[in-house]
Amino acid sequence: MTRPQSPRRKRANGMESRQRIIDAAVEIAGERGYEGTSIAAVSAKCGLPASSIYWHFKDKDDLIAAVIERSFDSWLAALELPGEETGTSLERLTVMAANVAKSLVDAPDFLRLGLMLALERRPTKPRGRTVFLQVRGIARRKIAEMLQTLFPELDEPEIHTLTTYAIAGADGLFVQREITGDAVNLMAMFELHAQSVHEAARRMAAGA
Amino acid sequence: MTRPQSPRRKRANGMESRQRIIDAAVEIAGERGYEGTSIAAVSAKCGLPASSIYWHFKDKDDLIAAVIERSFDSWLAALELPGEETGTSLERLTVMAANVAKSLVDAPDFLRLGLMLALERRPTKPRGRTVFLQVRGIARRKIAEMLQTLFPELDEPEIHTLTTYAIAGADGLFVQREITGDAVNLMAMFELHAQSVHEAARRMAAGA
Amino acid sequence: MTRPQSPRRKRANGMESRQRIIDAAVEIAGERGYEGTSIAAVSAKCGLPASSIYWHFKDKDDLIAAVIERSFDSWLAALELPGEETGTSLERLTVMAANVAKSLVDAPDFLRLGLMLALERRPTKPRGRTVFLQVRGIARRKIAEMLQTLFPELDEPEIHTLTTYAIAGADGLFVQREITGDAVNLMAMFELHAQSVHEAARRMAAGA
Amino acid sequence: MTRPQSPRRKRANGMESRQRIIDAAVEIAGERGYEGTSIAAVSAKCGLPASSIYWHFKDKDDLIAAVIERSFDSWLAALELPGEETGTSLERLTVMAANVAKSLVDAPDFLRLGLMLALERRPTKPRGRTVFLQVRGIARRKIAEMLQTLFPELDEPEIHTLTTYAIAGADGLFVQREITGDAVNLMAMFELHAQSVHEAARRMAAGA
DNA sequence: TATGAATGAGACTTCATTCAT
DNA sequence: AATGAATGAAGTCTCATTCAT
Repeated sequence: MTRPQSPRRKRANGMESRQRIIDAAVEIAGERGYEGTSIAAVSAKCGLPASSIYWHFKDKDDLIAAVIERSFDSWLAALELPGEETGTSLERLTVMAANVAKSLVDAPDFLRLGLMLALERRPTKPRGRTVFLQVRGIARRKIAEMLQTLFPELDEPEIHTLTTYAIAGADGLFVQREITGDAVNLMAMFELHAQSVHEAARRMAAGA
Repeated sequence: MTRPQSPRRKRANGMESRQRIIDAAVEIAGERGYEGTSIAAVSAKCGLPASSIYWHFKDKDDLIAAVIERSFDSWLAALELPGEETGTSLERLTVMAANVAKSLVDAPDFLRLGLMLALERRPTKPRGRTVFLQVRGIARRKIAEMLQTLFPELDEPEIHTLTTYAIAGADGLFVQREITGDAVNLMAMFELHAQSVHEAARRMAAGA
Repeated sequence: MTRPQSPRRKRANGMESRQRIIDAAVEIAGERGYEGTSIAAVSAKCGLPASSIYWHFKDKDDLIAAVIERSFDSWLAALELPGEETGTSLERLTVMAANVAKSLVDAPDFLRLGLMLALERRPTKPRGRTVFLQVRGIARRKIAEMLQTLFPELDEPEIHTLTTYAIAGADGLFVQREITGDAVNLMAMFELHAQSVHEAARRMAAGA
Repeated sequence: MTRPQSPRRKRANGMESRQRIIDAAVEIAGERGYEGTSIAAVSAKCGLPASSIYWHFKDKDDLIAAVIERSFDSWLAALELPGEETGTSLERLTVMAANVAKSLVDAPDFLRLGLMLALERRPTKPRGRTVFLQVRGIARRKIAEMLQTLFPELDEPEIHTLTTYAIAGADGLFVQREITGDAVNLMAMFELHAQSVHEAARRMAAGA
């Protein structure tokens, strides 16, 4: 009672606890989605009592938002962007696609959980959903820039369409892999998609 | 509302009640996913007490599985397949893509709820997930057949890859539209995708 | 609809249905006691819908009472009483004890369910409990008569005590066997008990 | 009632709450058995909301097991064992029987609830049943030791039989009293039983 | 003679959250 | 910085029973 500090480690290290909670929540939310992620389950997995989770996070929404942010960071870390820009536009597109494919295999939580949140239609959208859409927006702009660099002759609406199509392909291939397991050769499929995007850009540049 | 007579104890009418329950559940599950679909909410929406739902369905899992089946049927009904096969392979692909796009706009519940279920990684998979994967498998086989007809020179692995890519694009474009709302011009995007698939088939036929 | 009678047997045989219901209920009530015996479980075991059970029995209480009666009958049938009364009083007591022991092994439902009902202290006693106590009372009187015949020199209070003790031993040995399984050699224990009762009778006759 | 202050949100006091819950559960379970003991009823009796009961106990099974343990303790406390061992073996047996009889009158919950649980045959046995059988096993070993001390000439199987018989008589007499109310003179009956056990021991020691 | 369908009450349990310490 | 305890609302599901056919 009067012991100033508990001898069994756990020396009240705020940040470490916060990390442990998010770690646990990432795992569970990646498995079960928003509703399926209960505070009790997170508490059980990280070892801290539920009330401690509320010391670190305002509410469940807040926690899930943090989970999205964290898993986005993990994904960004896994996504090693090409330093130098060399080769033909097709080659550069292909390299980029390969990077994205690899990152999605290595850190799938961000996209899986994000898509789950995004597909829901409930009236009061969780904040995590907003965060997902925001960071997704950032990624989208990066891709658009890149495509603009590769295909300077395209105008803005064309770049918009091309970007949308590029992302849709990536999402769809990711979903495919999540559904069917490891069976899908993601690398080959992303390479195929890079070619499609490249052809589409050429058609746009030629025609219209 | 307009029901002329409503005796306190409604006349027993099994099949109609079953339909009303599924109707309500489709609506809610399409919005909120598996966990978000509470029996109480379904009960409130269909007017039958919760215990009556359990007369018609073994448990929540059973209900959700019925929901998947039902929304798959709706989707199939919305998907009007071309009767006559005329035109070039690209034209026929494009017509087909347009049909799929339209069906996804008209009856999006099947794919939205199915994807939500499919993305979850929980250890005990709900039966609805299995049903979704089954009917999806059927659809996949149909598409593979059709591609084989259009491109008879491709061998089986190539058809497999092409089918996977075609479906992934459809999934991805659907997701895009669900996320960003009506902003996406689904028709145009699906036409673009049809061209990509066509080009991919030609590349396959030509090269290694 | 207009078929006058369902072709698949089940020709609406009232008594047979009643028996099937009681059969099922005996099994379940013997396992789970009063509260644990649900109409749904009985329905599932006997194959008739729950509403049919209510055609044959007023309510659950009524059914359980019938169960008690039926299992009492089974027990009586298993209890083959000695036709001729020969031998010493100890021999005759021993034979009788052996009979009771055998009947309890062969038809334990009556006593097991009855004791469960009897041990409960709930304010509103189920009718089955009353039935149990009634038939038990009958059995008690039979035993008292028999002991009076064997030990004519004992007065009524002594016979009362002896009867109580004899029955208590039987109950206790039965409980023992139900708890520990087949391990208890019921025959030997009942023989031991017969000797105890015999000794007690002699002590009573001799002393006080 | 006499509690001087009762702040709306009661001061957290874990152990006291736990005791209050068990107190309430002992009372109800002693009356109604396992199935008849509803969490809602316990909640109403102890004043804590149902969800608080689940803070202290994993589930209903866990609570009932605690109830068994607690009522066993009460029974042990009521059972004042004789300090000095004096007198003949019959006298000592008789004293012991009187003690047991008194304890069963003063704290009947343990045996009543335990027997109810033990008589059930359901496939998945509640944990409380196991606990009951365990503590009963302990009591059995104590009695066996004591009988061995009183009758050193008996071998182990004989002691086993004698112990079983002694306990069966106690169980049976308890049941008798529970069923017929206070009418049974438990003291006299237990004395009679002590004599029976004593005679049985002598017979065993004397002959085969 | 029987039953498909319905129903309100209540079962056990988990939920997100709060608060005093 | 953290947590044991508490809590009302809501979760899924089963209960005994009824009634029109």
